[in-house]
This record gives sequence, structure tokens and C-alpha cells, in this order.
Amino acid sequence: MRADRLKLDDQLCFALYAATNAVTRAYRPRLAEIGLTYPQYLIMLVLWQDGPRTLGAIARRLCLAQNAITPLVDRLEKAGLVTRTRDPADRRVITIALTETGESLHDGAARAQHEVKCETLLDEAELAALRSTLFALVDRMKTETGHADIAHAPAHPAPDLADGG
Amino acid sequence: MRADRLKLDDQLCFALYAATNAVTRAYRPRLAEIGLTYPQYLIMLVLWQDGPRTLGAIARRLCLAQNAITPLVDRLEKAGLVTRTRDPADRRVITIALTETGESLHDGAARAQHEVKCETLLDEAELAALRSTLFALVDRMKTETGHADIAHAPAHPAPDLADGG
DNA sequence: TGTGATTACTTCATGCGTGAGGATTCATAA
DNA sequence: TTATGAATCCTCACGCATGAAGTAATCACA
Repeated sequence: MRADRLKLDDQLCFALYAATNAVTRAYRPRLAEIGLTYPQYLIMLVLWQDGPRTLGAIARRLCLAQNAITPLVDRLEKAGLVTRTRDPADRRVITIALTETGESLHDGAARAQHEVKCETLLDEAELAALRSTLFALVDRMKTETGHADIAHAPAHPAPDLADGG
Repeated sequence: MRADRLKLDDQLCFALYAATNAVTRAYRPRLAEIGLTYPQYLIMLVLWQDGPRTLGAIARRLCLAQNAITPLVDRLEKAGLVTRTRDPADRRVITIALTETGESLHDGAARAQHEVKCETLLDEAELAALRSTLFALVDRMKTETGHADIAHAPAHPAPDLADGG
């Protein structure tokens, strides 16, 4: 075995992959209680925080391609959590807005988020540090790779020192 | 809008999710050149580093359920990169081993890994720090959640100060 | 006015990760 | 020997992310 051989535990990508899987797995059963999957929860987060948004705006916010969002919104719409409205001024655009039912799920989601945050055993400062390191990495990778669909998304703002599961 | 409202950019989970997606996207076209997807690359990493392993051992190493590994190995086998051998002593067990072709892909993978590592714009110390933070998080989440299939996997060793894309 | 490019969204095929369920094999002990 | 339980792997259905391709509406501009 050569010395310059790749090692799994040296890979940042694997650390990220495993950590993301672990956190998502922690969310799964808790979000299932309020009828959400994890990516659906991310869309709800955008709507809870920002209010009604177009499909493209949601995609850019989550650093995903639009065709990843379409079927998620389909399911949220079927579940009665959001509405799709075509903009009369520009009929290409579709605006996604929360229904009252969708709005009402916020507290249950906040409980799930709090529980997962506690499971990480990280304090607020550690959470904030890790978060900002990761968002900075995301911003660099975004401009480097130049993925057509998401390259022009705005950089992540420096988040304040609160929350974070 | 209430003050205790969930905010997307406060969520560690989203930072992880976005960072993992970004890094995986950076790998995708480079791994495609040698005919691998990203999860297939992870399996190859295990085999390059550890040598022949059972299907269950690979799953535990990658913190995944076995049924996630089966179809990956199917594709690697069809591509002629690995072989499946049933253990004659315990016929439940299937050992996965690299073929010469599979072995020969290491250098191309190392090149992809190096390029992605450079794209992160992190130096070795930063890479190592982030990696160990994330692996520590993984270990805590693993024991907390107690996912049946992966709970008893060995803890990640402290990785040395080399490499890491 | 009309032509071509662009934008916003959708559809489809492919590969992945999860949970539920099943088949085979092995270990243990009544 | 047979029954019980556990271990190992596979199959299937579902939801998600990507790339390629398509549709419809809008914009730029000659």
C-alpha cells in the first residue's frame, strides 16, 4: 500500500456527508410528526421567515436547482400547506405562499429544531462558529464552480448568534 | 412576525446541507471522468484504504444502512470495478474486493480529490479542524439517535494532519 | 412589428437514502 | 434434532437532487 493513498477519514467531504446524514436522520422522525420531510421543512423555513416567494427565489435561497423545488412544492400544495399563484403581471412567475395550516406548523417545527439542536451537544458559540465556517465554504464553492442555476444567488449574510440545529 | 421565529440562516443543519451539496457538486463532473458517482467514490475509498470488506462493514464505515450499499455495489460490479464473493465459511456474508481496474482508478480519484480540496480555499489546518469538529458531531449524533443499523459502528479515529477535500 | 434570446417553470430518466419486509444462514439451547 | 433467535443480505416503494430537454411568456432590439 502506497503512502499517498487516499484515506476516508482524511476527507472533509466525507465528514460533511456523514454529518449531514446524521442531522437529517435526527430530524426525520420529528418532522414526520407534523407531516414534513427534511427538504420540505427547508422550504417552509424560507416561507416562514421571508413570506411569499417565487419558486426561483426559493431555489436560489436553498442553493438548489428549480427542478428540485417543483416536486417539493407539489407535495406541500397537495398537503394544503402552501398555495401556487401565477403572477398576473408576469405570467411566467409562480408565487408560493403559506396557507394558515402551513403557518400553523411553525411551532411544531420549532420544537423539532430545538430537540435536534440539543442532540448536537454544541453550545451557541460552537454552533455559530461551525455555521459561519460552513456558509463561508458554501459561498466560495458557489462562485468557483459556477453552477448555472444557482451561481448568482446572494451570499449568505452573517447570521446572528442565536439558534441553530 | 414573532421574534422567536425560525430563521434559515441560523440553522446548522442548513449550513451542513448546503455545504455537502456544494462539495458533492464539485466532485460530480470530476468523478464522472473516471465513471464514478460520489457515493460510489466513497465505497471505493473504503476498499482502496482498507482492502476487501463485507457489505455490512462498508455500510458501517460510511454510516449508512446496508440497503443503501447493495445497489451501489451492483453498479460497481457491473462496471467491473469490484467483485462479490460469498464466504464459504459463513454463506450469509458477501465480501467485496477491488478488481485491477478498480484499483487502477485510485490515481484519477486522487486528482479529483486534490482539485476539490483546492477549490475549498482552506489550508491543511483549517481542513483538519473542520473535519474533526464534524466527525465529533457525527459520533455524538450516532450514539444519541441509536439508529439500529449503524449505532454500533466504531467511532471515527482522530485523523492525521494530511489531505482532505 | 417581428425575430431571437432570455427567463420561469415543468417533465423525464437516472442514481441515492430510508423504512418495511423477506429469504437464507448460522448459533444456541431445549 | 428441532425450535428459537439473530445476523447478513436483498427487494420494493417512496421522496429527493441532477442534467437534459421542453413549453410558455417576456424582453431586447433592429
